[in-house]
Amino acid sequence: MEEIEYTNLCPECGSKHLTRDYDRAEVICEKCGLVVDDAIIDQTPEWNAYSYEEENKMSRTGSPMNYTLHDKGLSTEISSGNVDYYGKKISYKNRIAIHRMRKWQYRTRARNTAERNMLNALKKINQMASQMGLPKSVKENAAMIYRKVAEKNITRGRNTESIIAASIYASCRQCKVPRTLDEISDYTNLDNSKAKRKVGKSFRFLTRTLNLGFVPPSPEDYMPRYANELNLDQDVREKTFELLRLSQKAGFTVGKNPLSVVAAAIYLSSKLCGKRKKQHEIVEAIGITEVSIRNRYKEMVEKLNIKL
DNA sequence: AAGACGAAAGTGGTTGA
DNA sequence: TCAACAACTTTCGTCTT
Repeated sequence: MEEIEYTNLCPECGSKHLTRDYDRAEVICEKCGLVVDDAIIDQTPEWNAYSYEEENKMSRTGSPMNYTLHDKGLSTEISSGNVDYYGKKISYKNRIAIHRMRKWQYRTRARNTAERNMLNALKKINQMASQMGLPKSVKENAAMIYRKVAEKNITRGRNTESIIAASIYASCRQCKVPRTLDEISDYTNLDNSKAKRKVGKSFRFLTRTLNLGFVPPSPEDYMPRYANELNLDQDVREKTFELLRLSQKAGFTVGKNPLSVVAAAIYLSSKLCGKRKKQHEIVEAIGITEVSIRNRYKEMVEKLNIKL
């Protein structure tokens, strides 16, 4: 976690000890714990270069390159006949040389298209991750994941957008930066009703082919983020954490939405600490329904034998 | 009157034949 | 590929504080 002094003051307590938490993409007040800003925009230049050549391509001189055209209409074909421009026969020796040239022309061009696609994709990753306010490490990790997928040549026939989103989601999971599949799907251009399913499918596909071996996200991973969002006091946070640990140990949380479990734990612990949060407050922050909180809550009270 | 509760019906995803 | 299934959501009337 990188800590840089933030220039503004905390609107809650006026303290100027604000820190940027790039891991969670939040600005937090050290004194009162208020989350001043929960979507830090990365302010580094808008392009990232992932290799020396790319850095050169991206230098700020001239107009930007247009990567949408295959070869910008500038290529020359080496034709495959064995007569020259005037119709004269080409000697055997020259024919071999020309054949070799043709081969290399084909090879270099194929490499260039692949690289161009890669560049486009990396640009998009950068863009999406910045919009979501994700830290640089997550961005770079996502780019690396995407690169691995592309190298295996398995993006063909699949929607690039969903693979990009899946790479970002996988990166978030690896870096323990809690973002839900829903949130990430919202930032794609995919049709809203199907976005989550498509991204999820790509994600599963991606983990399978790269052998990323993910364990399902645990409620604890999500806890700190929502604790910040809901402005929970330290004692409530600790209680929540304890409840989550006990619940996991008791084993009744498997197969349940980790978000519901977090929500219930927060609701219960705030109640136990006498600093009650309303169900609808928690619902707003976490994005599930009151009914789900109640169900998990009821179960938690029952299974953990909690006296109210 | 706000907040919590719970029943009932509907939705989307998983599983196993 | 299809039905059964569990978890979750939506909706809405009722109870509690």
